[in-house]
Amino acid sequence: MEELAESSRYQSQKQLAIRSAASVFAEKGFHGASTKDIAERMGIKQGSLYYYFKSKEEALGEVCLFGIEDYVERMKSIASSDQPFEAKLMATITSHLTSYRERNEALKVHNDERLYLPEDKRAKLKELGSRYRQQLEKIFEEGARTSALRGTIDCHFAAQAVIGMCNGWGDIIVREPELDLFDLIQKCTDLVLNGFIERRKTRRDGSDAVEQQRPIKSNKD
Amino acid sequence: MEELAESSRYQSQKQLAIRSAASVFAEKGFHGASTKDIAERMGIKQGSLYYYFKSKEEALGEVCLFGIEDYVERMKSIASSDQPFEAKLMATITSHLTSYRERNEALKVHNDERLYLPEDKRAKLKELGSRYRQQLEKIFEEGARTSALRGTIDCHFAAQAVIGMCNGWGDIIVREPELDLFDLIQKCTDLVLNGFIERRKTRRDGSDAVEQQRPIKSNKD
DNA sequence: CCTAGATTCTATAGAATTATAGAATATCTT
DNA sequence: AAGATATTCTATAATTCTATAGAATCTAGG
Repeated sequence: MEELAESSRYQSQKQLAIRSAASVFAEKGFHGASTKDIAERMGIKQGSLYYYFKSKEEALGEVCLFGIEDYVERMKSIASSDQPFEAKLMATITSHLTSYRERNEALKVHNDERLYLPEDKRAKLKELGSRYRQQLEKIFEEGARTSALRGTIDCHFAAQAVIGMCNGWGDIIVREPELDLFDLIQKCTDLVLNGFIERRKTRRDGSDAVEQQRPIKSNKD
Repeated sequence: MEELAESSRYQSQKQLAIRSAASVFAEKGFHGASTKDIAERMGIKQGSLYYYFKSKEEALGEVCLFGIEDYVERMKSIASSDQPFEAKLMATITSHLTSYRERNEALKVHNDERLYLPEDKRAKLKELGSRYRQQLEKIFEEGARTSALRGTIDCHFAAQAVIGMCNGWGDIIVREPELDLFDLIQKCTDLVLNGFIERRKTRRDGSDAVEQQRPIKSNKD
């Protein structure tokens, strides 16, 4: 018998339960997914799922939390690093976009389904999301002071726009697994920094590492 | 008796049914919404809804179509107008963002719920969506030839990025009805054209109509 | 091996939902 | 105002789904 529920079978099964729920919620949506679907994906029977979650709603809550917490964590370390603005921006975009590919369908579930949670369960998520955005805003503020960013920039707008663009690409990334993430990251960063209009000259430091544009392959809609 | 189902009560009730379904689907999602919810919102009883829709799924199909067709229509007229590139881009963003406020929750439903339709019902929507993106790509291509756009631009990327950014703001617009759309449109256009990095000088024509940045008010997350 | 606790299973109550059929009512033309 | 057609209602069959209870099985320690 385990003294504490430290690292028993329970822990690994719980992880599996969360991942299975994430996968099913991502595919069918919260209301479209049944507890039977989730249980089947993890290889147990429907009723047994309630050993790990008090309710289907609680499962959604845990999936959303799992989806966003790691994401916020990474953002914190980017924001507090001492890279220059351009690098922080690219690191943010990289982190955001790779989250969609690598780790978890849970981030997608957080984005699409969290509003089906009751207010009180959503509070924690809201705070984490705000914290993420605020960190990104600070990066922009710092960039406006110390870097070549326009001084007049609206940092709230900037952060929200970057997040929105990344989430938009996130949907596409999930649907098109062959998409070249590295190329996409370059282009997104370039767009946010320089826009699509031709610059007169290259900038102060000769580094135009973030300059090229070549077509992304794309077959699907 | 009506010879043709031209403009009887049926037509207006059908419109109401579609709008009610759009509203409920937008709020609760396709699977979270019941036919009872929809019927109640339009002021009839659950069973009566089937006079207008063969099934709940058909209702979703019609909502999605309603949501996107007008949107594509507007894009076509923008693309074929003879404005310069900058104006076309701004018109596109204006059309996209105002769609979220004005006309219909149906566009949101199209974005979020269309994948719950079976393949065959989704085909038409897919085609309309592709057409929209292609029109936008053409605008960028033309801009790259005739305007100050970079010649190396990846137009597919550009179109997808603009659409993604607008959809991201769309979610926020729906949640925050007090948000200043005009200001937002200016800033989005400006971002896509110029990016956030300071330009050396203003561009060829002295018009810097698309230049200012002031904070958007925002209270909610 | 035997027992306690942990994990999973079976079975089911109870609620909700979609879609249909046929009755009832409203509306329009003449 | 009558009759025909259009629209809405009531009632319900059939299904599905969540959550719970208690039995069964597995795992470890002694």
